[in-house]
Amino acid sequence: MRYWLMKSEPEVFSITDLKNSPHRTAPWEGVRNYQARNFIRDQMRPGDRAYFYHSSCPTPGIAGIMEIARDAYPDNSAWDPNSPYFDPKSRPDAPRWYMVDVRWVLTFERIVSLMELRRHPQLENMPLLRRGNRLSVMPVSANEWQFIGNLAV
DNA sequence: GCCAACGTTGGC
DNA sequence: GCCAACGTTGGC
Repeated sequence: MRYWLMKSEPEVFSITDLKNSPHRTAPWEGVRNYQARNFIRDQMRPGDRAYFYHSSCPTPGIAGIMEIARDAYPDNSAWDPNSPYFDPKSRPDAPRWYMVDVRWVLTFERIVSLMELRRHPQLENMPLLRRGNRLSVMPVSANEWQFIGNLAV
């Protein structure tokens, strides 16, 4: 089983939105970056766990845990001209972008903030904390996963 | 294949 | 709202 971190702007889609979704499950649509897509398409498997990260908000940080609920499949929002994620270069017969379904597992009692994550040298190799990082889907090592989980308690 | 211009991300 | 950093685009 692999571990991940996935970013979303809570004003667009928050961990509460996920918890309130049918079956507490929703498609993670809108990833439009090749490196992130490759992680999703090539490495994510049902049963993997992911930290749900809230970005572009008053307290950026990790809000809780979700589970990958389905193998990657084409992100059909790319084919919808009315979607903010529309991409005419992706076509049903040649999909460019992929997504997984994610299932809510738990919401932390408090946000484990970006500022707090930065204080721990054990986490300094996380892509999230590197200068100028923009990756919205990234792997988390087992050690990092466990360390962050302990912070959240 | 280079690289300048442009658009986006995302913390602050 | 600002802006640093980075990815993408497209002319050449």
